[in-house]
Amino acid sequence: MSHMGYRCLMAVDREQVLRSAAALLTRKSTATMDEVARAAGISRATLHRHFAGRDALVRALESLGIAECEAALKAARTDAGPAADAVRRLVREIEPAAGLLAFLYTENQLFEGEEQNEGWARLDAGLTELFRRGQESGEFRIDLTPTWLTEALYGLLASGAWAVAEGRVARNDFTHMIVELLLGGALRREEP
Amino acid sequence: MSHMGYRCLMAVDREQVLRSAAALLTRKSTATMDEVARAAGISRATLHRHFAGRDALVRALESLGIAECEAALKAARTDAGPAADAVRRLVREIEPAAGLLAFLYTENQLFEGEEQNEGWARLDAGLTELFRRGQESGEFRIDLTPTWLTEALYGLLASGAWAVAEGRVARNDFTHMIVELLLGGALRREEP
DNA sequence: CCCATATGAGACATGTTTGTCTCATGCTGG
DNA sequence: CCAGCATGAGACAAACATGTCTCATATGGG
Repeated sequence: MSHMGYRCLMAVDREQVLRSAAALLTRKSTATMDEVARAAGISRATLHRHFAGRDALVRALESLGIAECEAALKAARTDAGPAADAVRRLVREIEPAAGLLAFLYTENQLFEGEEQNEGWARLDAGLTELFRRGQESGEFRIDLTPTWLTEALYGLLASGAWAVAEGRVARNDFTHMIVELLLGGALRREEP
Repeated sequence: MSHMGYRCLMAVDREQVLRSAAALLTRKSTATMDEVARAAGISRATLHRHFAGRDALVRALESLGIAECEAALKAARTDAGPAADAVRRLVREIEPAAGLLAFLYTENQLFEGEEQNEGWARLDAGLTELFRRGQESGEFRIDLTPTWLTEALYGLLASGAWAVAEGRVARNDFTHMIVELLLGGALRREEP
């Protein structure tokens, strides 16, 4: 049974390693492979047995982040009900992945010419569609393009994740701060 | 006149080198000293004669970014008139430095334990004060803390700079997109 | 014209990270 | 109990960025 033996013998889960790597790289994006390994409680050798190299690790994290975002997108049922409520659900669902997303968001600035993971395009499309739908239904203003709203949501998620990490914003306020700013803005509503 | 001779002989301005370094590092934050030098049209040796090392270069860029932001803060006269208008003026003034700010914003995630440039604290204080003033005057809502609004402004400036750099947002729309989202949010205003 | 000086090119040593390898160990299933 | 396999520890070379050095060159001022 050598073909499936590793399933039982592997002390550390690949998924678990990925999680701790995400947690570490979110805080320190330049962490060494050795640091990543130690953070996962394994040796550098074992880390290399799971991921061919740093590049492969980052790619795996990218896939993980995309998968979590797509899961959040699906769980939020962004095609149902008022777009504003959909945005609220989406941010709430995506919150656990915000740190990882922040890491990937800055890491992507790196991938200049290289091929991007197609998942980002799918995500962008999903988010853009949500904002476009909100515009068509008359909920969202039309002078802010869906593309910009998508980009701004990424930026706010990253800002929020960092602000929480540094203690400048309470973790419990994360969703509220982001959603309220994104949807309502800083200006006080007229209350006639 | 050896004490001032370099002023005339220096072919490249330290300021000019800093500018091109900012432009390059904004696009590729991991650029090599050699790449920075070539981008500035000088050799690595000369670059080292201007800045003792990479660290010194980043610190110089940090000082430049802070100086530009403080100049923008001052030019925008954020203590005068309606806070909303002050924010508009501020973003307009700060726009040219947005790319550099985006670079420094992510670079700062790196400076974990090390001492931060005190300029950031001054900037934060200035921005926070602006938002606080807006809350006191009744213009801004009070459920979004000035600290978070400040953080969100940084994030939106970075997002905007990247979106413009990648062609997802027109450069001319930069200020409008950021200000309108930050102040008004995505929701359409009631127009009774 | 001549000298000073900034510059460019490149060599060199260094430290760091990475990728690969070997070997001993410990645990698990049969 | 034993064989197999994943793991940890560490050695090792290679790649890379960096910092420092020397030397030749050209350019501008006196």
